Amino acid sequence: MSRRSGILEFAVLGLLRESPMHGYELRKRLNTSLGVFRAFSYGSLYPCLKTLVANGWLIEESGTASTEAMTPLSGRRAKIVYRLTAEGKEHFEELLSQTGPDAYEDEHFAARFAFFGQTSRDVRMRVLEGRRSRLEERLEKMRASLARTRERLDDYTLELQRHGMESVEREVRWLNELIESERAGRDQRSGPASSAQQNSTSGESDVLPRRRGDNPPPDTSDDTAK
Amino acid sequence: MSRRSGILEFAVLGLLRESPMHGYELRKRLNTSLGVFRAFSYGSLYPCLKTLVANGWLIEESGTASTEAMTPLSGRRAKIVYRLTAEGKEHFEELLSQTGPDAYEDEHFAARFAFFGQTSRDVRMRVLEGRRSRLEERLEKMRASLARTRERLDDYTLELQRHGMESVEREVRWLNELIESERAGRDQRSGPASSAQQNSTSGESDVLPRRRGDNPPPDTSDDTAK
DNA sequence: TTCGTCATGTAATGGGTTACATGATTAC
DNA sequence: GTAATCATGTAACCCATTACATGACGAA
Repeated sequence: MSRRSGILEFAVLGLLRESPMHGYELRKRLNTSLGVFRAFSYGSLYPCLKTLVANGWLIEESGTASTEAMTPLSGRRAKIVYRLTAEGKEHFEELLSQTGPDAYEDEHFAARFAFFGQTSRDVRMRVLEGRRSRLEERLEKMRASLARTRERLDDYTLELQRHGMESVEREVRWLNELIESERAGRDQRSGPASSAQQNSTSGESDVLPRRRGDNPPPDTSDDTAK
Repeated sequence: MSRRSGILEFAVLGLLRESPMHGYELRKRLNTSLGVFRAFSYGSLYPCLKTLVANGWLIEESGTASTEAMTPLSGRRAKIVYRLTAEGKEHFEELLSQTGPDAYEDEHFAARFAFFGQTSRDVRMRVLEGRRSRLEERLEKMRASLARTRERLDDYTLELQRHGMESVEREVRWLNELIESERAGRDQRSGPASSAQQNSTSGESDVLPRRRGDNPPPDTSDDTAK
């Protein structure tokens, strides 16, 4: 039981929607496509796959030819290919279009964003705007807290604080551009928001809640390319 | 056992170094001073305090007047004031000046940075430079991975990737300014690096690994001010 | 034949959160 | 007298990682 994470589950469904895969490959894709902000290990992936299967969202397909008797208790480790079921697809799309409060939090948002191509512009707009107002809330709290404590903090703490707020502000600007872009075009990229992109640095900022603990991608690099 | 986190332990020692505090107040300070990138709940704080006491780094002092008999098994919940011991101080300074590989990771770095005022410039320089090269490593990996996968990724995933890299680049620029600043002056702030600070946005970027899960500061706001 | 990497899994552990339980003190 | 907030703690859970165990397959 349990082994579900929300993010991981979501990303697995999203990746399998594109094409069936081994757990092994899945993990690599997870750590490149989404690896900007999040990494996963087998210790969480495999158990997660099991529960997804149990829920009927995935089915396991043997990767070995059917002629192989595959005596389950002797050696013969299976190569399992996971494929999204119709229910899984449905579930994923439901998750993707959900715009509850969670959808605007750091990692949830980033994961959703990575699969934006699979939703409608309406949903995209709602998520982007939700994220933006979430960040604005955050900013207000930070500002208030800073105002209250400013004189008691030393220079470095203050600098950290300032820098943190600035990062949030940049993300807000980034969101503004994306929103404008959505408003104007079909896909993002190309439309307006091209305004201040190249000249100095005013254009974009950070999404990425970055990875959890610390580690660099535990990845051994390489992704699918043989 | 276990209930030690590294970050939490470190921050607790650092805050108590300034002045003795209740656990309650400690948590608030934790979530304002360091709250930009990290929040903690009582469920982790109190057990952590216990182990710090067990290690001899803190001592508990009764906050109630000594006349109170304080029968330990009847009601009479203690108000415990934690004070850093000499060993605790020593330990904290040792941790602070440690420049092992961990020191350059997101949250470790941010926590260290928040207490930079308590170290020598030498240590600060080493940590800042270590952090920078850590990020440059990261960038290189991201670039390589992006080059390998670019054409297989859709626009949104790509944008996420791009945006992520940009955030890291910005932090590198920020570090550069801090390093220059250290090189030139006593404290940071004031020295050079004033170059591109106000005019557009070129100056700074993001440190903050931001908070773990998602939640806004679970804080009920307010920090010490009554 | 040995090394790397493909491939799947489990057990122990880590480091946190939430919800709960309890009660004192202050402000209205 | 009652609500908020101060104050301390524990138990149950969550979601991940690490280390381990196992083994196939290809290339040097």
